[in-house]
Amino acid sequence: MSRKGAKVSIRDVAEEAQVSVATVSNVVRNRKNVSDAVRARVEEAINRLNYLPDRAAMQLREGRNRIIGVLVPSLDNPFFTALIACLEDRARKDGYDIIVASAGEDSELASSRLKALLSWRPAGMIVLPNDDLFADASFLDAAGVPYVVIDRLPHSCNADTIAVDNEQAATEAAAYLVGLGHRRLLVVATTLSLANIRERCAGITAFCVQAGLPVPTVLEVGHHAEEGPEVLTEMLTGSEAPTAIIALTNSITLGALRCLHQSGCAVPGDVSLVGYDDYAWMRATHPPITAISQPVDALGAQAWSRLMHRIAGESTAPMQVRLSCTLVVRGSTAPPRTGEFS
Amino acid sequence: MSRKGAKVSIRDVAEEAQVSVATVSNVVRNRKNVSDAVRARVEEAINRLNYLPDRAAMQLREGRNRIIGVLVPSLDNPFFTALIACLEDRARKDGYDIIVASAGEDSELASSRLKALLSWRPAGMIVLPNDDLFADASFLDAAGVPYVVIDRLPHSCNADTIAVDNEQAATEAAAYLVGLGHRRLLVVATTLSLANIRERCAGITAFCVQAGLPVPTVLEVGHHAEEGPEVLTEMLTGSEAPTAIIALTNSITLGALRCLHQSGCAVPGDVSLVGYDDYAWMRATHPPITAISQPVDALGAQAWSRLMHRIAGESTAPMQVRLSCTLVVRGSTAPPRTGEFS
DNA sequence: TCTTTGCGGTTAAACGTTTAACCGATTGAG
DNA sequence: CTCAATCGGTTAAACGTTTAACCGCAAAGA
Repeated sequence: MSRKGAKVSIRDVAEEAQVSVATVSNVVRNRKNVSDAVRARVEEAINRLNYLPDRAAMQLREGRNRIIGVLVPSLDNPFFTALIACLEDRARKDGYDIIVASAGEDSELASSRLKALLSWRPAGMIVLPNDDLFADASFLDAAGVPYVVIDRLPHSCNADTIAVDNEQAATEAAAYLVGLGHRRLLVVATTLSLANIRERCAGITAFCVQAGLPVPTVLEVGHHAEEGPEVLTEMLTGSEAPTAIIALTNSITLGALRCLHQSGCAVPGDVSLVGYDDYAWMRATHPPITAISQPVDALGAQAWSRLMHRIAGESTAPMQVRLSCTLVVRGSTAPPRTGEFS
Repeated sequence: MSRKGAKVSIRDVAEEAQVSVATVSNVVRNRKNVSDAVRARVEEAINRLNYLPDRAAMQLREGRNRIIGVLVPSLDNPFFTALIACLEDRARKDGYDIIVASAGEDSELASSRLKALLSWRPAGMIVLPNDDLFADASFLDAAGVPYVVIDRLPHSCNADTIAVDNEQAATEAAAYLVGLGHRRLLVVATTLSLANIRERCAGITAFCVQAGLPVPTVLEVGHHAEEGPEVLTEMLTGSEAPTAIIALTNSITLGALRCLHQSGCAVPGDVSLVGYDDYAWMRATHPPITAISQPVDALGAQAWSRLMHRIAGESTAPMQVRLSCTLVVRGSTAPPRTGEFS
């Protein structure tokens, strides 16, 4: 056992094993033929000293190594953390380490976090921008780091992107509700300044227009709506209360559910609810929540493999991938109570 | 704008600004007096070239720098991710970066992840061991890296620890239920091989014994119980069905709730439920869940500040901190239906 | 006028690796 | 017997920083 606090380097191992540092390096990276006797001596020394190679030194020497930077808006949202869990798993299997930074909703902070990640000289980056501009893309381009953008696609983007087919998903939900007989839909969103949210709205609106129905009201309640926004409660108790709600986000789903209970609306008796994302708790409520399930694992897996290809040197044109969501029907949706077909 | 892919080093900046590398270093770290003219020239060059200092090189030079390694059992559990979110926030404020690794439930993997973290030469580590042995503690000691252990305390530990007062929390929950009139309690746990879970059980058992009640049954259902374990469903429909359930984990709370709904038990009509941890979804269910709320932020904050003190050189004896939980009473608990007092 | 001090900048060593180049000794082919 | 090739190992340079030591020069104190 080495003495406490001693940072042991390859040099110490070399000395202990009576060989040169190059030989130690060769045995740990097994690059050249090393005689069994010497190899044994070196490994012995490594174990005795608890030697661990220094990643910073490796990285410095090799120019760029097996780090992937991951930038997400927040670590409080299960959608993001599920994605990270997926990426971390892939990374480990491919021998990479990921470094995660959360950017919050402040684009100033996002920039600084991005630079912090870049200063690790990562082999690649996976980014979930927190706005549609993603002005920092130019920074990534300039740095020459391969990257792929997930979920929130910038306006103009010449990078690989992996996202969900928001329009399809939302359309499917709307079609299902209308098929049940609902006419007064309410859409609850975080903010329309995000393209993916706009796409979801667009899908619903387009469907309604096509079906000859009035375009549904869209309520913007911001990012912190878990507690159930008052404006939604008011709307539920009004005379023109909707018979069905589509929540466009997991936090909104939570908030909407809360409002429904607070205002005494029965689900699905008085109002049907379709949630976004599909988490364990949605299966545990009573009734369980009908939800638009995003393929989180597939999202992560595709992003990862795309990035690996780029790192390997693939230089084809950027790819824009869209994955489709599935509507999981559960107990929170039913035909509207009275036969009030318009 | 620099040409694509060019990794620009301090040397390039020096050349561009017609100064020595030392001067560039001095201006970015502003250590010595640099004339305004030169400073401007250098900053100009930095911006023109998009220069970012190389962390690996810094780290190598400085021996050990501002990285904290964080090791958690999983990234799928909101308790862990909430903790990470909290730590990341502190880290950013104190100018540190955190590197997160998840160890799974395999202690083999945990070891290898720990070593991977250590090879970054972090200034400190925050560890949530995935078993009570935490055999790798010796490795950390040998490496001389300050560390603090959160939540799952090893059997014998001469390190700083921050945990929750599991016994107090569980006792409080049991007392509350017994106070409501419940006599047949059921405790649902992941596994008794974890000390914190055992402590929770112990609290409940001790209280019941003291109150002259039979010791409650304890059900072990493993870590993946979100879907609602069959054995629990059976127990709920039996003749000796409990009138109240204490779930010792957030995932168990989910699983228990699911079982209750599946077997048609009304909550709290037929059975009362006390959950563990306090997440947004528990406030959105109908009824909202009475829960033992762990002070996640305080846990993270204390761990962080403890670690900072150690890094700063504090060499007092290791501290064992226990934080208390609070029972948040909501709608999922009520007196038992019939007046069946033993 | 001579010495000191401080300012503004440069030089060079060091951090822990990897790896191309090298080298002596043994082996095998011709 | 000679030359080449292979084997098993070493030497030294390089990666991008930081920082102690140094240096020329101008201002100030004696």
